Amino acid sequence: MLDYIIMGMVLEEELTGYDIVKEVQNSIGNFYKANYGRLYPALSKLAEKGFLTMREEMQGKRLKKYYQTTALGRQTFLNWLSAPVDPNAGGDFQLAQIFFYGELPKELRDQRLREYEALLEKTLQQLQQIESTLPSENLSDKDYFGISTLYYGFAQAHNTLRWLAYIREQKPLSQFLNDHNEQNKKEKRQ
Amino acid sequence: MLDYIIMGMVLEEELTGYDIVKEVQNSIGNFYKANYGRLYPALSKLAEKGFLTMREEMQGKRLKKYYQTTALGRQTFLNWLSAPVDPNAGGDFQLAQIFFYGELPKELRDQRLREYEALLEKTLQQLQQIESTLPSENLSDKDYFGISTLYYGFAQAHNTLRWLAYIREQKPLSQFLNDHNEQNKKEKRQ
DNA sequence: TCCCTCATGTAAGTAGTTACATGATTTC
DNA sequence: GAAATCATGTAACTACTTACATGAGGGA
Repeated sequence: MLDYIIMGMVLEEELTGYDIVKEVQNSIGNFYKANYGRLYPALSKLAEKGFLTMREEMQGKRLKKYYQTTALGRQTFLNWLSAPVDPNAGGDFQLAQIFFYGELPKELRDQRLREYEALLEKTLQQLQQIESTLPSENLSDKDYFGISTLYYGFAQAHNTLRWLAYIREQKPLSQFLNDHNEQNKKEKRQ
Repeated sequence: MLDYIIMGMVLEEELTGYDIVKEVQNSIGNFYKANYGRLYPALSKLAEKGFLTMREEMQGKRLKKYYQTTALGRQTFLNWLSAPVDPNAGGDFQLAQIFFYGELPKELRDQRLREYEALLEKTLQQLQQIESTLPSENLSDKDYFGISTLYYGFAQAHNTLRWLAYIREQKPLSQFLNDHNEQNKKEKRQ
């Protein structure tokens, strides 16, 4: 996945390996960690294979290597980005793709987002099924914490679904965190 | 981490490798995937090192190997479980520990949960700082989806915090998903 | 009879971390 | 002058996935 993240990061902008690690940290750092030990070898290989260009620049006595995606790299990246949602891949995988979804045509993007929503709905159903077989009252400490992580999964999946529907409609992000309450107010009025 | 998850799963109950994979799938499958390729070698090594006992049983013509944690394994597991929250570890790591938190004395468990809460509060602050440097209105498609994942991180961290406070007080799990609305009703009343 | 689940494992490959090694530039 | 950050990389290790290989038991 790192290869695609790199290509995505330097699609338009020339960056050094060091810059890329910072960028990744500040953007998708919540669910993906880049480290130098893997990044630098990956950059060399991508440049060698023709997916990236490399330009060396001396700044004082310090050598900097700027990388940028080639046409071939761009095509490879877009193929990856266009791929249908993988049910077996973890959520981080989808999230990393969505970060770059601005590069996809709206119709395809919407389709993929809806597919991901459908997948999460299915996950919720499976969780519901597991939950229905489990006790949820008068639990021992051991059972309580064991089962608690199931509810965590529930809540996170719900939250992700809310987020997906929200960004699919490209509603204003600045209001996303408040919108929870708004929804409940509406429900109360009914 | 797999080693500890295995030891935690067979603390009291004898299970086969196959059973363990199923158990893991049904309990922490949301954030941790076990596969046979890694599980079976791990089981052999843990038994070899004295952390697990192994009992072979023929069922018809089928050989089953039942594993269970030894006193040594239990101690090793509890040391891992008692360790302070690691700021560098991903959320999955903490979640896998919390699954077993019933095995910890309440005081230590509460302390660790509070530490994790503090860590997430810090994460939220960092996200807020990044967010404050970013535009959030009139975004291009590219910027919109890039920034959207930041808001995702926000929402998930909030959600995790709510969950942590909830389970720390051992409130009834069956009400966790509804409690959102309850909170907002209280806020409205004020 | 055929397919699905149960059941154990190996081999090859991919991904990712941690520690090490080096040195320049900037900021306090 | 010291500490933090910038900047590039290698080596060893750990973790994880995927594909392969084998075969029993149970249900349609």
